[in-house]
Amino acid sequence: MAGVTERTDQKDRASDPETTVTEGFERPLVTVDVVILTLRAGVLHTLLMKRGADPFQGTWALIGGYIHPQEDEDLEAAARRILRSKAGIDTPYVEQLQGFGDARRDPRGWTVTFAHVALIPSDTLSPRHGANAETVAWWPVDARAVAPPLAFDHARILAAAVTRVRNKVEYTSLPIHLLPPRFTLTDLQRVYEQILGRPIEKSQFRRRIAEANFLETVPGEFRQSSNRPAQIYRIKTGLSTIFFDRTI
Amino acid sequence: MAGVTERTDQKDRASDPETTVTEGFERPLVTVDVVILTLRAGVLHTLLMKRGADPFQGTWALIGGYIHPQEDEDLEAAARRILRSKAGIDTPYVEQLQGFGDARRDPRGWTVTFAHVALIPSDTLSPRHGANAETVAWWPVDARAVAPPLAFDHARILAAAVTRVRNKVEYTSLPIHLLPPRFTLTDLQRVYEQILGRPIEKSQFRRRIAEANFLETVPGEFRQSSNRPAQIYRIKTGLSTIFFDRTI
DNA sequence: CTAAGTTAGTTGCTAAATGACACGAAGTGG
DNA sequence: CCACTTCGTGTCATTTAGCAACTAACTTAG
Repeated sequence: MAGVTERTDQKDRASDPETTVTEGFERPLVTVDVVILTLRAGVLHTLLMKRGADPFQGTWALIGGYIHPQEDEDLEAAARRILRSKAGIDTPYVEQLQGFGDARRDPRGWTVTFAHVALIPSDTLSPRHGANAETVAWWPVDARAVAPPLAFDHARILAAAVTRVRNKVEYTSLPIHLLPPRFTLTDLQRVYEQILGRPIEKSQFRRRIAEANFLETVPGEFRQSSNRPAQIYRIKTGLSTIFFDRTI
Repeated sequence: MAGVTERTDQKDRASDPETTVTEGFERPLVTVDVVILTLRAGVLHTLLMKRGADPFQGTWALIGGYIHPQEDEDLEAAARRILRSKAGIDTPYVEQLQGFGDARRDPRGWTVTFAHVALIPSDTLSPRHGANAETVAWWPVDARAVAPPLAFDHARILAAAVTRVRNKVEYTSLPIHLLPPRFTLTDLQRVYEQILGRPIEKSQFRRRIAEANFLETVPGEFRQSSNRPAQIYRIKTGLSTIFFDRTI
């Protein structure tokens, strides 16, 4: 069934990775795309950009760009730079999703992209009604689908990003990246519920969060409203996303 | 803090993804690497190849190659072709791990690679002692480390692959890909234990597997030995990797 | 032919974890 | 000061994990 080939022949040698410059094969076009997700009024939204040039001119697409070998340290740095220059978003949570590459996603030929997911705090981005209101906009991501048809295979990438986030929310503290630095436990629970699309028992939720031990109270600070004030929490310094032992 | 930029300026436009051909930026070199994992005598092993040319001539490296735009449908197809041509391994379990790319991993400059993980059944590959015994070999992956120093950032990729597999084994049926098509429940339990590095309670393990409902008995077939024969199982047709509700 | 040894597979029990729910606490507004 | 709302915790039935014992089915030694 499986076995090791006898020898790498001449053709194989020529196409050895990182051995010689490719011979007879064009280098695929490499891009970096970022799926930006946030919660707006309790619904997951993504930031899309209307393409200004062919292919897919006038079609909505993910925020993306090329690697700048002179500027970019690595792939994540490239994603962060693109995020900053194209969407004006600075240093949020960015993680690589996966690569997508084939012959058909771009009419110009074989291309590859490194898809990333960026999470930004709820409602910190106000929708723009200025010069670029018509080229950059938030779109709701309801039941694993967005309203507009997307360029390239971006619908597939977006779906993969949302699936990744939904799965990861089940067993990590990922939602903290969708909240401002200080929040209440009820705020956090709402985010979990909104992304997972199902209610979570309050006492169980609080038990899990307490066990995970990644939050601390801000002593003496409470969210005031027309009822019992809620304790304000923040993430313990030095901690990032926490993995729970079990599902939330 | 976060906001949408006013407009994409001239420079941004020039570097718009998939809009125009890159101007002033070289295309990074694109490769596909595969971390091949199997169990040999109860220990996780990976298949490495000694590099025949610079850079890193004579150093052990992952199996990898270039994308062939004419032949390869997509990234996974490229990984499968490389697997076949370089290691003689056909259609096993292949999944993309993630992309790695920066300016320092290859002395020739900015390169990117799409790292994949391939799992192949235990002990179906006999170690070769033929012509290429010295250029292709199995290496044990013990405590998140392999014996030889690896070329490029392959040590990091290998570590990421092993971490991914270890994590995924906790809550999926991934180990079935490390077994032949027919196996006993004890075989399967052994694989889980060997990869996770801890014992699992027999009765609990069998309960979980039964609940997950992805195996079926092969009626009348038993593994014969010098004691009570064990029922042979196979994966139900049409099912691939199953996700459990809880950890194993 | 039988007893000992080994692995397969199931069952039972106890302690801990989980899920559903209720109740007291702490504020506001009429 | 009473009704109302949300915060936060406590209670308890049910489920699950961890452990161990037990039966089943076979081989081999004597």
